[in-house]
Amino acid sequence: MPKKKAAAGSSKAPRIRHWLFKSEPDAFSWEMLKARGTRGEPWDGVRNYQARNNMRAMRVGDLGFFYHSQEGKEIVGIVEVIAPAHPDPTDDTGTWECVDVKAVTDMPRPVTLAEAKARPGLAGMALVTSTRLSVQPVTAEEWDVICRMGGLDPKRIKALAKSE
DNA sequence: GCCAACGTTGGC
DNA sequence: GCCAACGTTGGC
Repeated sequence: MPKKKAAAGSSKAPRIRHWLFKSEPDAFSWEMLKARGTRGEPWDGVRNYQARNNMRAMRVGDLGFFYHSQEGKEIVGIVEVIAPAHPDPTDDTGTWECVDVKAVTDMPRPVTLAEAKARPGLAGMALVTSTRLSVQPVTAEEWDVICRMGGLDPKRIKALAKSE
């Protein structure tokens, strides 16, 4: 049977894309982002082109995971992009950019790197395959799987982000 | 603390 | 433009 075209309408609305932001909790932790409240925080200091390009591709309203590297090695929360890519205030060469993000909600149950690695469905996830990339894309499938592992209903998160 | 992976730099 | 040397990140 020939493959059906995408359902009308579903491809029209700009689709939220998903990301993962990595941070060493010693340098900038999830608790620190939460303390910033709705003002959020610029994700500055990134000095990697791939990571920068990922941030350039972000749109306001995109959602992301907040991952603690080194200490914890687990996804601890959900963030929302609140400002599109702009010059990184900590860079005076004009090369680097950052987006602004704010905390949306805790992961009720943090999802560890070990758990992600153990899931066959997540074998291709950048978190698993591109360990050193600090700002990563996350597919819709990966997003849903991780959210459920962490005790969140993916469909509820957008409402959470809006209600703040 | 070690090491693998990867990105960047600089000599040629 | 290639590639060796070096620096950084991050898992283990």
